[in-house]
Amino acid sequence: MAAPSPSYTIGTLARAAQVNVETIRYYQRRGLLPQPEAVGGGYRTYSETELARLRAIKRAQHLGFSLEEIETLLSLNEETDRVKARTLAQDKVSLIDARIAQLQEMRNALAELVDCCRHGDTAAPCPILRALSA
Amino acid sequence: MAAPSPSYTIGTLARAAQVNVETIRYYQRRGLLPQPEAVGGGYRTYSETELARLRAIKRAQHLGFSLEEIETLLSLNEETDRVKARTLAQDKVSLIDARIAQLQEMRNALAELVDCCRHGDTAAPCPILRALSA
DNA sequence: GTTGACTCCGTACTTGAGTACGGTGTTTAG
DNA sequence: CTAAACACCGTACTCAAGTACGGAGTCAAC
Repeated sequence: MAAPSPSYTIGTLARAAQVNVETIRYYQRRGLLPQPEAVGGGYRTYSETELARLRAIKRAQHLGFSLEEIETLLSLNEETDRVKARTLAQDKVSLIDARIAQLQEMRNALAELVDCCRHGDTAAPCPILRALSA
Repeated sequence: MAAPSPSYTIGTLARAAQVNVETIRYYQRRGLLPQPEAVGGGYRTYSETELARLRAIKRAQHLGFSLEEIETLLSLNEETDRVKARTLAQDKVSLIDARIAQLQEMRNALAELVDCCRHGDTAAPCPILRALSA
């Protein structure tokens, strides 16, 4: 058998995911994270499932997605309308592709800047501005 | 000679950059955009320089940078301490590289999802969650 | 030469994403 | 068995990034 997945209280879950307890509650209020049924004394318990989701949310956020976007992203799977899900996913793919391309330009601009500095090339026009004015 | 660059009022500048007039003022207050001297009747005039900067800000923002980050990014050029500028730029480069890598994973996850949908593969675990739990 | 569109500036409101607070009930370690 | 630490819930506060508003002055077209 697999090791029994540990069960978390909201506090241990928060620590495991490196977020604030209040953040979890906030996500639950927003419907972004499920709120398990409370058992016994009214405390709720969480599993790896919630932890994974919480971590995914944080990652996606760092990638520049809003909670609203993340919600649709994470719900793509549950989407029963396969056609709709596919369209949405495809849209996101091209959006992300564009974002990647721009980040790459920016990256190169910065790398160039690093180079300029190394060579003491003072008078060059701002490569960052240039990269961002594509 | 080059065509004389047109000069903008705050309103035309705003329209050209597709932002709100108030946003421009806000950026000026934050010191993110220069506030040209007012001439004549107290109106300020803007040039392509400001337009370019404004557009760059918007782009960088869409790439997930905060105004504060953008401020340091755009000021890297003016930075006279070459060593400091280089370090900062290098840090940003690795940060951006990481971001690109994650976006790529996400992109692939989504593409995979599109594929699953096409093949009617319903029971697979969420590839998006998987991508984001790296 | 006045009217409508626009500028300036200060202050106030809004939205997204949390954070903090306070009262009450629960669990657990000593 | 009790004190400290924690959970629950509702409400309120904060911070970033705008947006809106209102009064006063300016410009441009008719």
